[in-house]
Amino acid sequence: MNTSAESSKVRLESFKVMCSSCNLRELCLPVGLSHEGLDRLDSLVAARRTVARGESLFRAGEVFSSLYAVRTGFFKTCVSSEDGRDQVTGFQMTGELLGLDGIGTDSHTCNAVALEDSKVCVIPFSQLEALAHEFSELQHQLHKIMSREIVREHGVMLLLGSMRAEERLAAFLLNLTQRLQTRGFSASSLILRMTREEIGSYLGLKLETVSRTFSKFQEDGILEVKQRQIRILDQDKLQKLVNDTNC
Amino acid sequence: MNTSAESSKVRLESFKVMCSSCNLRELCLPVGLSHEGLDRLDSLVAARRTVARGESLFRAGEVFSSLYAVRTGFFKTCVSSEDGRDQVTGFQMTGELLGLDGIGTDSHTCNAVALEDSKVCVIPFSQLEALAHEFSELQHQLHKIMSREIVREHGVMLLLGSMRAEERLAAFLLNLTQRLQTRGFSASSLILRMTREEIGSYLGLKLETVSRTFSKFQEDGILEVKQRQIRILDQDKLQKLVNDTNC
DNA sequence: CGCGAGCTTGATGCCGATCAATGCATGTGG
DNA sequence: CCACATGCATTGATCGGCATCAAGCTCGCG
Repeated sequence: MNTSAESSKVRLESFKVMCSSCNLRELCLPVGLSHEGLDRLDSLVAARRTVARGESLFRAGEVFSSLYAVRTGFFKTCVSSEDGRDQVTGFQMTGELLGLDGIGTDSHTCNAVALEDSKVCVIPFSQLEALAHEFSELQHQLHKIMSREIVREHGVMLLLGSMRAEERLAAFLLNLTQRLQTRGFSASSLILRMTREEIGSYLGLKLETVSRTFSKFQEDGILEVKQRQIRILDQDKLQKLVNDTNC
Repeated sequence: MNTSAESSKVRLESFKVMCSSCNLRELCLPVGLSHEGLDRLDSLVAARRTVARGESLFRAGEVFSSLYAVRTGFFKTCVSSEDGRDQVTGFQMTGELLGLDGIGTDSHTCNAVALEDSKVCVIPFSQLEALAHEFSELQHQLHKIMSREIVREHGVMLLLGSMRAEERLAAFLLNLTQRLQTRGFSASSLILRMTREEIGSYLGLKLETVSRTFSKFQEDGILEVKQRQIRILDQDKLQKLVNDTNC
């Protein structure tokens, strides 16, 4: 167990990886950027940071100064209400940006927690804006990323507002595998990095309901579930659960 | 009832209002912009558009080319799943931007419908990006607006994921009045522009539940409800409903 | 005036929450 | 190496909040 004192130590390093040679550059901020732009982005993203499993990358209330691109590992973001309830608002994997929530008020509004040992690229935001000023492709890519985040959240609102438990879990699994597939992983087999409770929080369900729904999917021959190891046996049925009017 | 043929007629006009003299400029895109920048923005926002109650400003699937700033009136945005369920994702009032969802894929992903006769300023996005390129305050303001939209949606996710009906409606009313107050309206009295069903869709509830909850608030002396006329009698109780751990 | 869209209110039922016990994997210290 | 603690997952029993179904009601409008 990490004490909170320990977890507040920030480890900065330069496990030197250039954007220009990063295998995530087609997913991440550099999309569409010229060679020169890439070099400039490289010099801007000087620092990398290691975040151990369970530690926070940033917390609600902290001053916002940088965006973070996930280099390796897996994160969750969550917001909490005054009375202590909290809601997982997203899971982020390699190539995805963290910290967009902080731009509006210059302070973070959610917590970003590593679900496994992770590394992120630190992108000082004011410098990024300055660079985007010079390279319109970078500016446009940033806008696209923010817009897609808004659209993703619309999808989550639809899910939370009108889907039933099975549909929610099916949509969640399909989303996860689709993103994993983009990154070159199997479309049918995955290891969950998060607990049932975290899945439940994201989907607006209790952990017991998540567990029961996994079991049901297993009985129905849709999934094979061994703790956090998931194998999708019937992708079509899963897809139909999301699409069909119901039942 | 408007036929869809009729509603597809786009009425462009120039009910000439300059950003520089617009009473919404402290809420809208021009925040922080220099005098020169304002003039440039003015020349960019050449067109205004009138949208009658019930008509769409844009629909999911349409090509994205512009953002829209609400000049007068009131809108809802909604997404729909393949099977026809739809989810209201937001209500927009004067000074707020519509269309941010379209940036990511160059096509709109939701429908924007006027809930009363409305006028919007049309902001061609590629030109806006070009101008933002010159005026960093404009760029920054756009980033802030998008970031705040992301944060707003986090709040909705918290609401949909973990609040009960009364809390949801209380949070909704407080949010509405707070935004109305920013625009110089009363903090305690408002007219709803949307139906119970639209409120329900936004809050993940059925219209009957919304109606019952309004009635309960009235019994409890928190509200006076006359159809769509709402008067808040006890702001504190409403606030406590949102904050308290529950019950 | 009478129609219809939107709203209210009641009766009933179901999905998922809650409470509770057990199982299972991992890790730790005797 | 085993005994035990701990965190997470599964499963069962029961409960409750909201959905659903079903009447009426209200008010604006042709």
